[in-house]
Amino acid sequence: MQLGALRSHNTALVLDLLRTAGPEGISRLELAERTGLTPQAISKITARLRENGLAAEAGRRASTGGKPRTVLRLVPEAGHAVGVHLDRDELTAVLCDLTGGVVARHRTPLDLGAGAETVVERVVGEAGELAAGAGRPGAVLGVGVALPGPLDHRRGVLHRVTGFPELNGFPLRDVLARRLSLPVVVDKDTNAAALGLAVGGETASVTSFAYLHFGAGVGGGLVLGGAVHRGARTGAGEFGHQVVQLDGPPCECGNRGCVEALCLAAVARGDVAEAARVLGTAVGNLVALLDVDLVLLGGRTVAAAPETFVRGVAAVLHERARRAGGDAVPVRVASGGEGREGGGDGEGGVGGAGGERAGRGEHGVAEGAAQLLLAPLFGRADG
Amino acid sequence: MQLGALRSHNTALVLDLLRTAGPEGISRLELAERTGLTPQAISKITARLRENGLAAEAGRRASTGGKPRTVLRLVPEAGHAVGVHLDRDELTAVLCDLTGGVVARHRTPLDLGAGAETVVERVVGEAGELAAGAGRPGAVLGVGVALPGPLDHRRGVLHRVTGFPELNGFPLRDVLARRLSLPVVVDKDTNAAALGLAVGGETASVTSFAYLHFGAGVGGGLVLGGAVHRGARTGAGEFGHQVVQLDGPPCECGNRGCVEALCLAAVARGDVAEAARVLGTAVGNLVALLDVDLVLLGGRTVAAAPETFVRGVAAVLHERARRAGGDAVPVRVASGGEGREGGGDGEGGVGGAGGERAGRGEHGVAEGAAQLLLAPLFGRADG
DNA sequence: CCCACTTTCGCAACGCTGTTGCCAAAGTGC
DNA sequence: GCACTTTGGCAACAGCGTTGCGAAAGTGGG
Repeated sequence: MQLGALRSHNTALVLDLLRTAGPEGISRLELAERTGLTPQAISKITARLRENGLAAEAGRRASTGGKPRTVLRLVPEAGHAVGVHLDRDELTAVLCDLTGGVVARHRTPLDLGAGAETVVERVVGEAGELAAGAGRPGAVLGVGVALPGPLDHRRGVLHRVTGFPELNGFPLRDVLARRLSLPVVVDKDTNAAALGLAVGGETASVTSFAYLHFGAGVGGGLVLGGAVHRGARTGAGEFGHQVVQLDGPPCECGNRGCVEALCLAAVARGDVAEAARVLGTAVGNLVALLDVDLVLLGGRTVAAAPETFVRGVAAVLHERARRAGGDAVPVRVASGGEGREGGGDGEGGVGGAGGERAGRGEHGVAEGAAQLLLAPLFGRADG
Repeated sequence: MQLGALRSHNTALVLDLLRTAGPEGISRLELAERTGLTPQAISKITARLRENGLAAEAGRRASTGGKPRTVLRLVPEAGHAVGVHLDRDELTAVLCDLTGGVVARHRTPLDLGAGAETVVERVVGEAGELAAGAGRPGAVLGVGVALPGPLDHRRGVLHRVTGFPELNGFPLRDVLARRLSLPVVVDKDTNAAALGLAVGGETASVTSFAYLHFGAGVGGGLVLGGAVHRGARTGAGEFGHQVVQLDGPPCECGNRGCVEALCLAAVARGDVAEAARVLGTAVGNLVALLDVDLVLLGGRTVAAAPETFVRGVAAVLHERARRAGGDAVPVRVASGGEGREGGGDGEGGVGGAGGERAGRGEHGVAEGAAQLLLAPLFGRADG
């Protein structure tokens, strides 16, 4: 590691604390305490940030007997990122500011099966339009794209978008980057959702958690040590096809007794409590294996009966924890990141409103996709 | 991060490369390439290491037309660590040098249920004796202790040593540290085994893997991103009680359908192939969830029929990978770290020989325990 | 054998990092 | 109004890796 890397590391540390502090801001001395750096170093770093327009002074605190502390805050408009969520039948694009707040949102129907060229054309159109609305062109850091199915996050190549084999092997990242002349990052939708939750306020005091999605299928995203765990081949988080019943009923994937198959079957016959119990068993396995701090549930099937799922999963975890003599890991519904919505509703709200998203149980996948570009600024690059 | 942290980071990087290179050594320029630092920086760092006696010149390579490269190597005797493995009925203690090579080994029967004070007394005796044999007293970095059952790695407090509730809550680390006047680290036995494998040659090109142990019970240790993943409460790696059969036969832990219960039952009725298949199913879940690079199997039940287990587990993984259209993760038997045994067999070989260990399927837990002290030197601290 | 050439590696000067010492600024409280 | 406390910037500093340059130690052609 070189000297310059140290500088950007510490700058990222400070930026992350500024982001976490939100609009109320944070004082220099508190930054010093939290980072372990001296107040002088913080002064230098924040002076650079203020020169670049990334930070600004925001009033002062009450005095405690001496000169009152000056409060610093992140300037949200100093940078933007576009996030695109490609779902099977829909495209959602958002423009986020530095804090992750949504400045503009657009949603349109899309047939993912219409072929790579059509999809690219649509993404280029939507992302380009949003990026153009971000003021200065240089202020857009890049475009994050989240879509279902296994893919290679590092190379940005699609592998097996579930149900759309014609997209296999398509180098989405490079094609989009060339067309948009912007940095592009692609990732699985569940990873993007998990990343969005990781930088959201909901997981503030938590360093590792699992986000489990139950919508049309069952999937998951893992955050370990503050960063999304993608594994060697970006294949981590395949939660839906965890086998919890040896030689159980066959699943579409070819295995038998997968969580997804069992849960879908239970829901189909109206037994939501049983679906929650099965899900809870798989979640219990995950918690035992990884010892995460928190479990977040999402997806529209969960959203249809949130209490049932939270209670059912928590019951399994509590029972296991009770026998093991420890405390159970908390289970919550992922709130979808609302409440941090930035201003500018009238500016670009072409498509649906935020409320509708929660109704579908899509917990800010597009916002999480934008975080693929924003998170590295705050030292949240993956391991 | 301060400036001094940068220095120790880069020093650790260099030390790790020196360790990996083994007795053949590595040249300064190669160190520069592998670390990304300039040759000058490497010269400075290695000069410090040579002053401290940690590194030494070890001949030179053939010339390629100019001055031949000087080869540097780690000086194994520059530091030692004691590793202690507390098993249910046996205590194994080793003295390891900087490279992890075993300098002395001692094994004696021990009743873990004899109470905390007795156990402490025995560990103090064995570890103290080995530490005294390491030449200069200051050359011993500390003592690592590995034992079964959940515990708090950070505080060094035992939680629920399986089968020995009288040890619950005992602050083993602090008590031992005071008695030995040495730094002490405690960890789960499976974590120690995984750490030992992580620094061994077997996983050289691999950044994340799972070690799964099938002995008297089933357990596991995870290495993600080169460091042992312990989770928030050091509870990660609980592999034995992954449920793979909903409402299956009851397990001692109180759950139903645990891997351990199913595998033990299969072995008891002589159906080792079925045990391997069940284990493979759970391993398949783990691989899907974490996308590790490698699966290593160990433990004396595996050692009794290694081919059957490797083939059985690999078959499940291959079948899943085939349907998913990817390559299967390789499965191997953990070799137990033999072959890196340092010299000095006659010096301290009071107890059993190394070969016996492999026969029991205990893959260097004591050596891994010693690595709890050694690994941080090489930048392998956990996240 | 000698000399040109290549490659390695250390010394010295440098730019940049965070740190330390000191002082001005800006409050509180008697 | 003055002593005191606390904040935060300026200047000098030690230490990091980098750059420039030259000595050391080989190879290979004449």
